[in-house]
Amino acid sequence: MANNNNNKKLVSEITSRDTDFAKWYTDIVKKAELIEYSSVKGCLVIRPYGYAIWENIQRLLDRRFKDTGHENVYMPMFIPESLLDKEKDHVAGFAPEVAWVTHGGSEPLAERMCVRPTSECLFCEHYSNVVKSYRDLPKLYNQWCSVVRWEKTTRPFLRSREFLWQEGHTIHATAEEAVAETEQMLNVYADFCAEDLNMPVIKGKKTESDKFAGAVSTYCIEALMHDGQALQAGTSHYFGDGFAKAFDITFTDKDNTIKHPHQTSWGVSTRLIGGIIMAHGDDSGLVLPPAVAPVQIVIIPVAQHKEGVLDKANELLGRLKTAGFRAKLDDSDNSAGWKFAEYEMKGVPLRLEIGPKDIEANQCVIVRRDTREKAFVALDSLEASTSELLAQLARGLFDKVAANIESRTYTCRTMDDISLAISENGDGFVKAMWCSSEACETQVKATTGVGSRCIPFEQEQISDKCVCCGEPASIMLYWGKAY
RNA sequence: CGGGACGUAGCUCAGUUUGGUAGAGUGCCAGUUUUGGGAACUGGAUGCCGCAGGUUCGAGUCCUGUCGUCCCGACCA
Repeated sequence: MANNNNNKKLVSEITSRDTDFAKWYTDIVKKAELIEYSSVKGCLVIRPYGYAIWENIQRLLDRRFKDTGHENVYMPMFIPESLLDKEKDHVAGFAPEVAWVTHGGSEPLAERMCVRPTSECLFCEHYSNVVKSYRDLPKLYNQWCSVVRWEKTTRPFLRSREFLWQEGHTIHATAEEAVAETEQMLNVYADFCAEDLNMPVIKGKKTESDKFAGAVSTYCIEALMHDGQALQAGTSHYFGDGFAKAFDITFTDKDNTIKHPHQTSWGVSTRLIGGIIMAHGDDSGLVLPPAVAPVQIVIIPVAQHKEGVLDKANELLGRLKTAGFRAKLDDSDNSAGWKFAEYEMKGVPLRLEIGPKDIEANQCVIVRRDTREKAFVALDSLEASTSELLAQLARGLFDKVAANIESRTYTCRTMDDISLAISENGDGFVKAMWCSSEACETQVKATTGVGSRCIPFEQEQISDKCVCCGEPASIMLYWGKAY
């Protein structure tokens, strides 16, 4: 049932993944028509095929947000300087990378405004107006928008100056409730990555030095790319009542005392698309998880000029669409081979070939993008087979990423262990004990090149000494190079 | 923000050393033959040589500036 033969590179325009991973990445985003550069550094045109992936991400995440009780809102894109200045840690963290608006038309503004780098200030201002009583709590809001951060070095999807994201902002009567929200949303992200992006992630907490500006604690999900570098795929922050105090948000509780509420925020961005590319892609191009692929199955008619082939192809297209698949028929006059390569480049999970011989046999050929396995599928069971193959492919992608994490996670007890593991096996996650001092965090990065990624929720007692200073340590940290 | 490379047709690039009519491959368009892994032939169209100054009789080529892209570091979703 399955044959195949080649893993050879069929698309000569793409740099080989193992030759130059960075170049491979930028080739993919261009050749698969995800983006085009614009004339402003770090601001990209997201093309229809790239945007369709984002729309699928939005749709699936938005469903999960609604299912956990959240509502969508929209905040202004400008923040007056005085508003940004209210929470001192927050402004200190973001001030170096905000873009400022100083004029309206030709008139200088009385107060300059920044283009939002994130919207905590705006949500806080709003909450201070609408939260009065415990009866007004909680508020579980989310916003889909773009934000601007004036990054120095930019890369498509991974780090751009304007990027699309969602930011959830919630406000609660108690700390316990806010902490539970922070953890819940981290789990929503991790589940989404695993189930819909087929990309397992590590859940954990950022170190003090690495947490969000203004947060009490920052949780994160860390994904591992094919080349062994980590990607922060999402964050969820617990703010305590720090913002509430800075922005004077208060409510009267059941006991008739005035209190400060507790807040959270959480976000994922179009960076996830970069994660999909680097976690699943190969030398022939993108490999898209079925849940977010704009086209899940492409029909390639073979010998389409022959009587009955296009009619049959259209019939199959109709059946697949009716069954709820995102299907496409390419009846252009490009050669079949050209189409094979084109849709592999674009990462379409399944390719259905239908030609005169197949019609004769009342079957078609379905080829998986990830393994290139060919299956001869009886037309009578097309829908069921397609469904099963998509599920198998999704599992296959997940298992492959999980195996990559497994083989690239190194347990280390000394600094030499770390350097050795990386030089022998390549980049990856390093698991090592840490004494909680920022000095050691800095030292490890300076000597070995791996920075702290997160304190994973799943702890292991590798040893009782800090990998760096040798002092007693009870925390195991994940370290790695990051995008 | 430091170090390096680069910007010429839709794409990949040659031409820059030594200034002198703008090039190739591929793609695109038309037609014919093809069609189970990026087809063949014939004909055709396509350029503010990134942008702005300067030097020169003359600039893709030399000089200055600027914008953008990539790589390596430092900082960040």
